[in-house]
This record gives sequence, C-alpha cells and structure tokens, in this order.
Amino acid sequence: MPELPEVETVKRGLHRLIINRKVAAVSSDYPKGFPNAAADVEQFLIGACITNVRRRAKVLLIDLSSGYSLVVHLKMTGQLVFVDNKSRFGAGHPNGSLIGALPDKSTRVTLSFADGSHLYFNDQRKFGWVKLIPTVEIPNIDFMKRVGPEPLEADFTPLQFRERFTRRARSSIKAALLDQSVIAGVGNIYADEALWGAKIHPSRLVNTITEAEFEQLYIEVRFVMNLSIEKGGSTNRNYVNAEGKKGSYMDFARVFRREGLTCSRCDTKVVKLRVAGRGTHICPFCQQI
DNA sequence: CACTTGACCTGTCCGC
DNA sequence: TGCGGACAGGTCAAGT
Repeated sequence: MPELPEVETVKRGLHRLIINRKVAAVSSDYPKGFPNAAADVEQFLIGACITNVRRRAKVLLIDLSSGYSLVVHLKMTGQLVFVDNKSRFGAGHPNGSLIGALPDKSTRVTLSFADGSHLYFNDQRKFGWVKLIPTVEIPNIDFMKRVGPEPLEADFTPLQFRERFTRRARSSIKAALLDQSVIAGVGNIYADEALWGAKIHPSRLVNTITEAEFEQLYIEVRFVMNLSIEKGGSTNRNYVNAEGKKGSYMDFARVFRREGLTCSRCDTKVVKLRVAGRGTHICPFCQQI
C-alpha cells in the first residue's frame, strides 16, 4: 500500500496519538510478521513508553524508552490504527473507524497501552512486519544501509537526484524510480504521477533521459509527494491513517487508475500498460517513447 | 554488478 | 451463483 506520503501521514498521526503511552500487553499469533523472541518482548516492549515516532523511506520507526524500537513495514496492505479507550473504532470518524471495529480478521498484532487504548497492526495480505530491534541497530539493517536519500529533504538537490540514477543506466526510468536504493519512498502511484508530470514515458531507458527531463522529474516527484502528504495520502484500496481515515490524493490523481478518462493537458485518453512488472498509467500523447 | 522475474498472501473483480 | 484467472500501494531471492 503505502508509499512515502501514506507512511508519513501515519507517522504524523501516531506521533500525535501514542507518544508517552506505556505498553501494557502485546498479542500476535503471526510469527512471520512479528518474529520477536518472547523474552525480548517481555524485557524491552512490555512496560516501555513510546518516546518518538519516525519515518525512513516507507519504514516506520516507533522508539521505546527501553532503547529498542518497533520497526514497521506496511508493504501493500498494512495499517496501523490507534483506538482510544472509549470505543473499538479509530478516532478519526464520528461513528467509528472507516475500517470497522477492531480487532478484526486482518489484525496481526495488538499493542495494549496502560490507559486502555490500543494500537492495531492490520495487514490483509500478510506481507508487512513489525520487528523489535535495538534503536542503535536500525542503521545496520540491510535495507537501511542500501536505501537512497529522502527526496523531500530540503538539502536534496536536482544534481543529487540525477546522479542517483547512474547505477540504473540501462533499466527503464520507472523501474529505477521504484528502486528504493536510488531514491527512497517512491512507489507505483507516485512513479506514474511524476512521470506524467514530467512528460516522460515510463519505458524510456535511464540513459536516454536528458538533464532537463531529470530536472523536471525531480520537481514532479517532490510536487506529487508534497501534494499527497497535504491530502493525507492516497486510498486506492486499503490505506487508512492512524485514525482509520482515508486519504484523498486519488481525487487529484492525473493518471493513476484513470484509464479511459482524459488527460487534463491534452484530452487524450489515459491508457494502462505494464512496465517493470507493474500496472502503469500514461497519457500516450504527452508521454511518448 | 545490473537487470528481470517469480514468490510471498488474501481478497476482489471480471469474464465465462 | 459459481469458478478460474488476473490483479492489487512492496520487497526479496533467485535467475539470466
């Protein structure tokens, strides 16, 4: 599911909702997605307080007073929803969460806080995971060692952006955009949206992209990500924020999931094709090979 | 190394 | 209404 804007939205919600809460109990019957030794859970999670919530790429980092952190990847369908001690629903909806009462059949991990509130990790497809790791060890995780720079950081320049792609010179620009070791946080939605913005066909090889096109792509990646954060992310199917609410970026999407509808620049119909093994949406007039 | 493809899962949608 | 197949926001381990 979530790409950088969705994970950032969840991060901001959790930052507001769970800091300083004390973990009283944890339950999970899904060792594959919660592969933590019972002794570590007992020693470093139970009784610890949440001290911070951070994000790196599409990974959430929930820091604990024990010196450990919960490292969470939502993958395609993961959700982290906080429910207060007055209901079984996410806090964001007057009549309860948009995803129904929790826990439900997709609940993989439940954190119970000392004040009676809960944090649920739901994941329909079971690709996601929650790992308890010493906070200082996080930079040593293979993924963290490989992952590229954060594209929304103020000091990230167009030149750095372009130079990151040299390692993928002979792959399609879409495959390179999706490669987390090139740039952090871009996924299928924002790759399509940014390539439309820059008028670049997703199948174009990296080594055919001009400097001017890279410059425009840099601008568009940052534009669509910032806009999406402002809109609370994209709810294509499953995504909800920390309160169980949907994001509205899809109302502003220019090509993603808009096949058969017209391009806002030229009135040509958006088409769907397959690039880099992923469903891909383009305007065939604006984005030519 | 760089690059592509299949696998991991459950659920939904579409055509027959 | 049922059934098979394709497909879904991501990432890895294999393969070439």
